[in-house]
Amino acid sequence: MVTLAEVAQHAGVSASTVSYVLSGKRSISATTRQRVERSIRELGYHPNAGARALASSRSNIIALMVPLRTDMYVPVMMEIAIAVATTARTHGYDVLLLTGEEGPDAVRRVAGSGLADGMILMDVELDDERLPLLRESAQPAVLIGLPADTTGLTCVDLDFKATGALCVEHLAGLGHRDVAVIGEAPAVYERHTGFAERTLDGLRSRARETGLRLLHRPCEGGYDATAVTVARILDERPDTTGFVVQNEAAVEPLLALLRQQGRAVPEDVSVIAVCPEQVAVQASVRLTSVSLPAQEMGRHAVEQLVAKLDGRGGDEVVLLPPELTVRASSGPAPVL
Amino acid sequence: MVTLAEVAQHAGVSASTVSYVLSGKRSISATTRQRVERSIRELGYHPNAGARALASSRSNIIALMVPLRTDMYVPVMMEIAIAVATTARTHGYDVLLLTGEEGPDAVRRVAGSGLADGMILMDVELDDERLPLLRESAQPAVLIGLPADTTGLTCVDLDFKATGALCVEHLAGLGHRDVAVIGEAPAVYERHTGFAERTLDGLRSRARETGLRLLHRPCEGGYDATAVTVARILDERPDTTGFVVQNEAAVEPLLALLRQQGRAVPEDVSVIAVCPEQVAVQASVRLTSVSLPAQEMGRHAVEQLVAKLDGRGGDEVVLLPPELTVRASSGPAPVL
DNA sequence: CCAGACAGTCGAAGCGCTTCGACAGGAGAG
DNA sequence: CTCTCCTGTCGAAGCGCTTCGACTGTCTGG
Repeated sequence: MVTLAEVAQHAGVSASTVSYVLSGKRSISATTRQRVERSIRELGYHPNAGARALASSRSNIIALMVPLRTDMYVPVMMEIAIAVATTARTHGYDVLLLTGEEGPDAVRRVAGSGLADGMILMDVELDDERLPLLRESAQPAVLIGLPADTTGLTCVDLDFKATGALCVEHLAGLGHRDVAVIGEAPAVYERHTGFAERTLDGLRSRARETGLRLLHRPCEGGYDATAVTVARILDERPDTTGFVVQNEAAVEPLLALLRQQGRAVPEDVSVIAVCPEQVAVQASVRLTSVSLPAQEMGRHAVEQLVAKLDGRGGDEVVLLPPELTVRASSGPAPVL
Repeated sequence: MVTLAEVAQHAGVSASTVSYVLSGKRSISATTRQRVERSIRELGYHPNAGARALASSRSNIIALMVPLRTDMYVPVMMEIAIAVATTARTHGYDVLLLTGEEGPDAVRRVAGSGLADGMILMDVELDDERLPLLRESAQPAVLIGLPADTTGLTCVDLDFKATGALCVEHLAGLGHRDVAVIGEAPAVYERHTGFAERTLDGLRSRARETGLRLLHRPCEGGYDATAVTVARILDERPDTTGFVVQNEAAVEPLLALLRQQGRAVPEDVSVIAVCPEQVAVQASVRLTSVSLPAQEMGRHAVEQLVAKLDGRGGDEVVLLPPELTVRASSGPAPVL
């Protein structure tokens, strides 16, 4: 292992000079800098992370807490995680992967040990048990998701309320009057994960404004459960001509069912999904959808956190505006 | 921040004693231990990770390199990653998430800086560019996947060759004579990711032994691509009564196409998938499948690595035996 | 009853880096 | 031409922990 001291000796300067070359915290003459940089290259020097962390009390590590339970669609989590890792690297940070298993203890452990400089929490619940700890430990953190009380917290999320409104607007604009919402699994609502409820909120309030009739049903997803849900919906509201789906596992089953019943999409029935773009594009009918901007969320979260760590920027709630992409699954309501 | 010294003072012992209580590397009397533990609790002491890493040259961190490009089915990666993180914690390690983006440089960086004690590489290609570096840096590592040359390396993977053989055996046993294989995207084969080729190898050699006719076609996945692939297959081999699918994105399209053509599963056509259990169970027909033991792979990888770090166990290639679960998509070949 | 072994504790020396204050020398101002 | 102010560099003091050797008693066996 090559050390700072060896580099210094090789370059004929003091250790502190090498350190300053590396950090740029003091001005160094061009010639000295070059000599040092050359020595670094020749010796293949890599600063020791532990020593650095100890001396500077900065680990250059960001902790990312991903939920263990994964009601949330897994590829989205992964996409966020990758975006976080990639963005973090561009700012000189590495990412520590924490699973939800440890729960709040992980927050304590990471904050206490100085393992990470800050953390990003995914899948935050409305009343998340990690939040009090976070507030009291003064650990710089960014949440992906929106808890009930955001005071003193920095959050990034899709504006799900606007998303709901956008879906209703689109369908209302096409003349639909009866719309059904196939939602996430009941457990998601019971856990108060927020995003599902916020979407519903947006759907409902805009439906009220536009006079659109809305029927919401949670759904486990998968073929059997979706079949039951759709049957109930059509039984209760036979005139339903529009579906909003917020559940990746119900998308394909729904399309299969409609096909099976001879209801053409989009001629007889329009379908809008709130899902990752990939799901919308790869479905058997290319779906009109509001996509989940996973990458953007990850990127934003890191940038907010880095800003905090640099002493810039404070607590802020960033809600990304939803974008609805019209594809082949939505069209004018059929004339009855 | 509470330090070791403060705990020592509070407990009325020396710093080294506290350290030994924590590490258990020397015997400590029960009374002293209790006094120290009490102080630790009362003061809310957490050892500083950086200082520990510096003094002991052990970071208690495992680096996990996940590929950026994700031909491999994403949920599987995530499942492995979570299993790695969870298992690592039970051994006292945290997990650093590295994306493939940095490529081989990441190996250099991590090995050089002492950031991690060892690493786990996912999605290893047959001739992976990270391997030479790994070998020369003497960085303890475990691969998930099987490169062409495994000398000096520890690997964990599903036995894909046996998997292929198992699929053929099952279909041959049911009397099928003409079987088509819908494979991964062409890019996967071109990249020589190994697992696809090894499966094919197993399929082919067992097919030869049992006199079964095998037709293999790569497939991009998605509805359109799968439709083309299936049409070609049936055109070329109209008597095909069995499908082996190794491509999550082709599973549902294939089932939809068969349904559409009036071919009943499993009465007219049998389908076996090589995919995560979840995909097999949630498909529109419950699929007979060989599942990808993601969790087990993650767990194994960590345990191998921890063993290495503890100086136990050496280089080893662990191939997990495949298990075929019969569900509703396979049955006796139709009598012509 | 004493030598040797051993359990239990302490002090001190680092681990490799950052950072603060000090200082030499040159430039600019008066 | 002197005084001040930078710029560029160095030395030394830690950061909080681990670990080695040393020391003190207490046992045990001969």
